[in-house]
Amino acid sequence: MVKKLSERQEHILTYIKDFLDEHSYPPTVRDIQTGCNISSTSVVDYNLRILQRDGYLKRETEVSRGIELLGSNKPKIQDFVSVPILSNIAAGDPLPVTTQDNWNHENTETLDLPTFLVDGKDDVFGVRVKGQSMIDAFITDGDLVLLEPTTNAVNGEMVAAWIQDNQEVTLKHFYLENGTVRLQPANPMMDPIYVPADKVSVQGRVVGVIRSVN
Amino acid sequence: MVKKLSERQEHILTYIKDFLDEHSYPPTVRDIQTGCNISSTSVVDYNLRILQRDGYLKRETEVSRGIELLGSNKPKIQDFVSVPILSNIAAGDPLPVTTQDNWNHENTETLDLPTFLVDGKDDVFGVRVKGQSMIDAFITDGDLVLLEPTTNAVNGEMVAAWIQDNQEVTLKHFYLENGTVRLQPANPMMDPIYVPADKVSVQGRVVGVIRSVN
DNA sequence: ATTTATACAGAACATACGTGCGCAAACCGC
DNA sequence: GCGGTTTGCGCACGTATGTTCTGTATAAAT
Repeated sequence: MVKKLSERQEHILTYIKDFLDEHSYPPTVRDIQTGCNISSTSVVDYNLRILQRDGYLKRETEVSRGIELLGSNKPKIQDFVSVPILSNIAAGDPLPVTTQDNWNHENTETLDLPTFLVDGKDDVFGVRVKGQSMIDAFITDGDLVLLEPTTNAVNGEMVAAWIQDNQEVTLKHFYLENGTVRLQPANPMMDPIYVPADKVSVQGRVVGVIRSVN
Repeated sequence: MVKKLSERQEHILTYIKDFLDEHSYPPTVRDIQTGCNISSTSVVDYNLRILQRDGYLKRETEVSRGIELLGSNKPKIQDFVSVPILSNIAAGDPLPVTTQDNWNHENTETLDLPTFLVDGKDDVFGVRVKGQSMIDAFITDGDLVLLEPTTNAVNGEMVAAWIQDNQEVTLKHFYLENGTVRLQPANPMMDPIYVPADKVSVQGRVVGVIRSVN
């Protein structure tokens, strides 16, 4: 039972949406009336009832501006997390240490992400993968890698590790085996890297990857 | 000049915030009155004026519910896009065709994603990668793959392709070469699959990948 | 031809809701 | 104490705003 909306109903719907973008409260019946060139409030009410019946919005009776958009029209007022994005990381540099305290809210580029990507982690930040050195089997050029700052990785976790001798950051699975760190590519075809523990520093734990094609 | 808010003003502010979380419209003066155990509407008005003067909110005079929170209290209204998530895809089934029209707003699981992942694409939907058949070099078990429905892929694009003879959906780069489709794994170690064009149907173009570790 | 459903118009009604006024209690420096 | 400001109270007024009733027009259904 997919009802097609009349032109007027579409108009009303987009009007409400636009109104909510400009103000922070819903429009009144009369706002909609003048905004959509409707000659009577009862017509607005009539169409609002239809929109409500078909699940496009919800109305609170007897309440002024008691309109709530539903479904795809619903404005998402929701918990998401702004994470700083470190860009322009030179290929051979360690990641600059970034925490809540020292990242500049004004100058740093940020991205708002759904909470589920960050849940339970602290100070998550993003790094845009550039060039080949950071690429692993399931991470490729252009990916946005989400990292949780840490210096102590648990064996098996994928981490961003700064390898002093190579002067580079790499993304690998981390294993500390009596004094030596084994950095294991996820790609089984690639050989692991062995580094003395004091020549490698863990900079973050990979908590997510986001790739946008095009 | 940081004015310290009175206990009552704090209470009002948090009440408005909570109210906005539950409803999709701001509270009235009287809502605040009862919600904060205040005995008179004028007291609410008095404190609202102070909160407005100190920049915590904005009021539209003569407008019911004309309250807008500002600053850190401001609810971030972000344009997120709800995409339906197809779960429980049996390993050997084609993806069910899902469009704006036929996906059930009530029953389908959705995920709210930042717009940049979906910009310019239509009817994007997500598929949770399960098992091995869909895995490619840069996509692994558990990833959420974002697809734009299409049946006509451009050479080189990564697509979800239904291979009739194998009865499975696979994610590969698509190349149509005089009557034969070459499905090329991103992993150069893996061999391409050649399929007659009439035995393969493109179901969607990969527009993004999201991986959440843990 | 009659009925039924949809869509709109105009106006009146009822209440939801912001605002203003007078006054009291509490607080504050002197 | 005393004046002043801040904060709170109760109430009433008036507008803002949802609701409803009556009526019309059109098209499809019977």
